[in-house]
Amino acid sequence: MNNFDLHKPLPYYLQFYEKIKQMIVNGEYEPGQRINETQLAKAFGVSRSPIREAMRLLEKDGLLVADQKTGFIIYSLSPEDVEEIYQIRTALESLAIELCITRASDEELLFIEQLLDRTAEEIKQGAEDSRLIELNEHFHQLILEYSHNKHLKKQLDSVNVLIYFCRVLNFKGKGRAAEILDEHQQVFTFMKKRSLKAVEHMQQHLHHDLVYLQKRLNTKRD
Amino acid sequence: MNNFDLHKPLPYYLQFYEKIKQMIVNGEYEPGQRINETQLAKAFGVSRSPIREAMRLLEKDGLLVADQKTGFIIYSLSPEDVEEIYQIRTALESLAIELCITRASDEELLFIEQLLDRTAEEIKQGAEDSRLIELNEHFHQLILEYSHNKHLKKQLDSVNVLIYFCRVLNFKGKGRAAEILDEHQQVFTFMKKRSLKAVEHMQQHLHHDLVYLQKRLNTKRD
DNA sequence: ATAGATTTGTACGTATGTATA
DNA sequence: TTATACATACGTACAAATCTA
Repeated sequence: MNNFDLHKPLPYYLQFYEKIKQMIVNGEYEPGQRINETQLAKAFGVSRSPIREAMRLLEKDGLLVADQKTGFIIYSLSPEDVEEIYQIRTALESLAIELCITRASDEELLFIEQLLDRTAEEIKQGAEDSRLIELNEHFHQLILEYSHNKHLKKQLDSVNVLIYFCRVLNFKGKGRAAEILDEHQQVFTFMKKRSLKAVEHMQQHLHHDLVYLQKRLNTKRD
Repeated sequence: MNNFDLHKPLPYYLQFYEKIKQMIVNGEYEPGQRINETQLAKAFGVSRSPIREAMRLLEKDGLLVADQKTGFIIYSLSPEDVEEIYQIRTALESLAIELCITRASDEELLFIEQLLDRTAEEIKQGAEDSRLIELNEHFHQLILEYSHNKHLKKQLDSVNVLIYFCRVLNFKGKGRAAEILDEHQQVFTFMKKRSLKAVEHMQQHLHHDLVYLQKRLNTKRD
């Protein structure tokens, strides 16, 4: 007996849930576009059953929105939505960092510091946009993880799905990757001292994100 | 042509989603108990398809939890979960009330005041537990609605589902219905003045809820 | 407005994997 | 452990609703 094949493959409905989610956040569908389960099932070479179940989950995420009659359309992010979502994100990330400050072990804080160092290094070496998105994302994820509140993680993840569209904008072209790293480092300075000032700095950081996003959303519209 | 029958009935999968959700939060299943789609389908006299889709939604809500192998069990609320969830709830309700203070119209505030008056009246007349739960819930819902952030409403609703179990405990037996009304009235005093002190009072109110719940959860365990 | 073509909602059948004796 | 029963994942079929010509 060998050690391979240790876990069974995920069921189709979960695989397609992830797959379609990626397609949506990566902009492979036009926002507002209608989505067709029959067509998707054919495209993936499976029956409609697992596709339907995946679509139910995507609707819960808010990535699919019920059409007037029946069926779904792709979520379309309005400027008001961005603002609303950032208000929520700020509230939850504030909680996360507050909990993290009191609960994270010294070792966990060290992991965060190492991540920031690595990010600085990779920026210097001209890493790709997608890689920077990943590293930036990871900073927030670590804080979340070290807040040791599983439910908070779940909630924030579900908010973050909707702003992933935005996350991409934040890095496209010149982006503000260097600025973001700088802000993350500032936040961490206070985390290291376990000072609540980290919360304020995180809030400012997220506010900068929001302002930047709104600017880009407006220019895109022209 | 008449005005009746204006909306078509919901599809089964949505009807059963609501139905099963109610059954779970009302304690008709034992937490941790395994749930069987074949059995449910038979009990409701439908095929497994709509039941399956309903169950996916319930899993997203967190009311059903994936079993090790396959299938679902009913979510079981641990004391740690209660604390985690209340932390999130407090963060989101704080945001809600902060937004409400700046955005709600005078008329909207009046609606809240009327709700509190009505609640006081019904308590005096010895209303039922279920009715008091409803009125209490409605206070929080109005604040949420008048915060004018649709996404926040969605998020908080999804948190609240998990603590609805608790909500019931809050009123069973003697409960603290009168105390809750009192705290709501205090919160509202500051809302009326559009003072941020309302936020603090809401936080205290939720903390009292939490402490009370934990006490009841512990005594129940004996 | 009607007829035909899509598309969704639901029933049902089958295969595979899991529990149970 | 093996064999049986059972539950779930997925496919297929059909009916009802919706769209389109």
